[in-house]
Amino acid sequence: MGERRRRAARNKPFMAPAFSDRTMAEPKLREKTWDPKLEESLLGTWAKEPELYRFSPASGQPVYVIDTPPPYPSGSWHIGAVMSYAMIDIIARSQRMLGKAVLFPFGLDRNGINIERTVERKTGKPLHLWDREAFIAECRQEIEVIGNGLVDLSRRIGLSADFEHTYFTDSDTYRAFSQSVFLELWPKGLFYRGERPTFWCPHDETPLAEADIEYEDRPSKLVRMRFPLEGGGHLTIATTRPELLGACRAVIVHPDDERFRSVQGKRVTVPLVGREVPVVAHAMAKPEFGSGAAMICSYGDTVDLMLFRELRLEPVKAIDEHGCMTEAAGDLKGLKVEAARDKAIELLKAHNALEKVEPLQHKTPICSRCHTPIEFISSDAWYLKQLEFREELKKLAAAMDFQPPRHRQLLLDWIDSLTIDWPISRRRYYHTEIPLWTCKGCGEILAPPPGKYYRPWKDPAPFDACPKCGGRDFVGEDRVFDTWMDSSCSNLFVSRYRGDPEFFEANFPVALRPQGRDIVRTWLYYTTLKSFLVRREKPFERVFIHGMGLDARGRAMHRTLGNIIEPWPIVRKYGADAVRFFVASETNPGDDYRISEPKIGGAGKFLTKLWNTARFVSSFPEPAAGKLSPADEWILAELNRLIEEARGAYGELNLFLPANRARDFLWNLFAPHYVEMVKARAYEGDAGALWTLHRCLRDLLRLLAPIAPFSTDLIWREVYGGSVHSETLPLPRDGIPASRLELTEALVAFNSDVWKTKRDKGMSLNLELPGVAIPEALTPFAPELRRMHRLA
RNA sequence: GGGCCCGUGGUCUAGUGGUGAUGACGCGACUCUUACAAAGUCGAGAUCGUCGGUUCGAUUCCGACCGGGCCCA
Repeated sequence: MGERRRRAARNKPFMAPAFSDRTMAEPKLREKTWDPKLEESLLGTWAKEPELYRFSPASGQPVYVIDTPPPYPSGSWHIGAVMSYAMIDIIARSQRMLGKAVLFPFGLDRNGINIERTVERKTGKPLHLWDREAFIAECRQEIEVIGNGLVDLSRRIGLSADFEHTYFTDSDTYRAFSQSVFLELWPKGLFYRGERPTFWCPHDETPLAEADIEYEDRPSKLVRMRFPLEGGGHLTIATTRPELLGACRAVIVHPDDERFRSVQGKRVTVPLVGREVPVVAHAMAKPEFGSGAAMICSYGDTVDLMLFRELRLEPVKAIDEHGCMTEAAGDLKGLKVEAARDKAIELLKAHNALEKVEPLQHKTPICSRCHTPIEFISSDAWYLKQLEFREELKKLAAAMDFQPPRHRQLLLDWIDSLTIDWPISRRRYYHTEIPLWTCKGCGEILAPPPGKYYRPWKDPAPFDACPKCGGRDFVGEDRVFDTWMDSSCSNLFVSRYRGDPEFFEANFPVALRPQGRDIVRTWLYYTTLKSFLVRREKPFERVFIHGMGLDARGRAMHRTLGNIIEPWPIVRKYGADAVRFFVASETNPGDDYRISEPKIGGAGKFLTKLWNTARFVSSFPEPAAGKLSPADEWILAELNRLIEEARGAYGELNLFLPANRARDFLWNLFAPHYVEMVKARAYEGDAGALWTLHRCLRDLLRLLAPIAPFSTDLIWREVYGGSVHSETLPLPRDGIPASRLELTEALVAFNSDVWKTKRDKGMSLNLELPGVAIPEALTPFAPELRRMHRLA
């Protein structure tokens, strides 16, 4: 470094201005403001220096593996997602600068319903009408384009990830890996197949897991119907699902509800259907809802499911896999659910069984992928056992270190709320295939050995004969995995499970999982489950949960709300560093943040400030050492404090603190107070002042390098040579008396006083001001203060 | 119904058991002072959600309530 420094000094020799007795060189930074366009040329420089971020641990260097969320390409990238990757990159860079060998992989999660739906929409042809092979080819073509756009943006915002080894979850390699993990677990009896009530998306025609369901308030109709009562009269029942009358097997009322005391145990006749069903007293009935009496239909909602089990009722399948009414629905047969609902109301009216229809806002369960209201239908699916492991999973959750700690609760709550095992099979195409075959002879399910990528719907069976019956004909499983089956292997994949045992054993549990709050119940949960099943271990040492990027009013960004902010224009206008500094400085770890364009602009102003401060410092040579004045010691003491706090914060994955403390240091102490105080000495070439100016700049650049990698590196290259990204974070300097910190407040107040006095007198700042006494406490700074303010 | 988070100048935000409460954006005035006018300086602007309690003293601790957000049922 010393050599580099001397060379830099030679390149830019001192230039003594003709009219001044002061020595001053021209600044090494030419531009007067930070220009985001400079970022683009720097990207070219970085591309030529791949070793900057390459993962190549020195011997004895601690390895830090990050399980980067592989983004899910779906059209244009959400700016909130862009910002969360910026946060992850800040973590990766700061850990690197803390001396770790950081494995920061990058992948794209390209499997799944999203891309299938894109193709369906573009072609107007639903998946189940396609030839499977052709559909897959179409998806692959489509995903390629979307995925590339996403990688471009990732690079543009300065991600220091390992783009040389970008992985795709739809590659043969990854799918083979995912299948291998499944096949390893297969002999343990963790999977089973069953026909049972399942959450079902009638649009995507596939079963869903609990994690795939969201709830949304939707307008609905509360229909009051008259059920003729045994022995005369009738009972009024309220429901939002009149189309399910055919599946009604009981009516419930609350045991304490006086209105229905007399009808408990009697029978009523279901209108339109004519079936007699019992009136049962049950605490699940809500007296205040509707009429207080509710019908229980097989597969209406979770309450229905529970009661069917409890009351041992015989289920009726009223809705099929396509979302159409079955035989059991009588005249409604063949209609889609919505149409059937309207028809049922008409029929009830015609049969004089309709009392009233009123509008209602109803929390409707919907498919998280396509937002279609889900149904409960009986369907055949593969399941992975999870309920029986809940206690152990909670122990693993407790063993992981969460940042922020309170977000651990999200995972614990989710584990507690599970009610069914994980349905892992989907009736879709662009997914990882379930690698199983069935023997035609005896029905035995056969699993091939792990290792290869299997496509049972098209590949020949990898068996000669059935080990059970000797049969030679097999049927390949045509279903695929829930995409979370793939995603939940990511930590195993990046830590090279099955590929590099030595590396894996050394680096599992994986050091860090960074992810959003919104996918705790899916990605984090499923990964925890998988790692438990595979290794009986926690998946991560540490989990970083970031909040969501909201719009300026605090609402989530949705296309329907029209509050989407496109990332590219923002990055082009303000630059990646401004976006990154904004996201780091905006909120504490784990909190949601509002994305505001003026504030991103404000972050850009800070970068300009940094740039100009550096520009000033860069006009002076950097001496090897110098005698420090009390003012130098003061700013170095402040710098020490900053370094200590920032290092500690980075270590805890807190980006907010370094960003804000560094800004505060630069903007409110270093530039207005220290720089102004030592300008005169600097122009005279005072070694102590020059050394301190450069020390502060170097350390500030290093502290900010993870957050603003472009501007800091550009400055570093111009002023010091080499890249700031091959530096480590600074350490506090020994021998600086911390007692100097006690002077900060008085110094700031005094300077402000003088500026105000000059202002009040209408004086230019460079005029002499007589008669000002320097406070006792600030005596050590007296010479510098006198020259700074020209106190006579 | 349960859980979690939040409520500080126009907007966003920091922070603390103790006389004058951070900063950013915005606003006003002045200043081109040789790093920076995409700047600098100064300034206006806050009953620190409401009501109780603990305390010599609370914006900071506790409780209730009101309001906002998220998750789950």
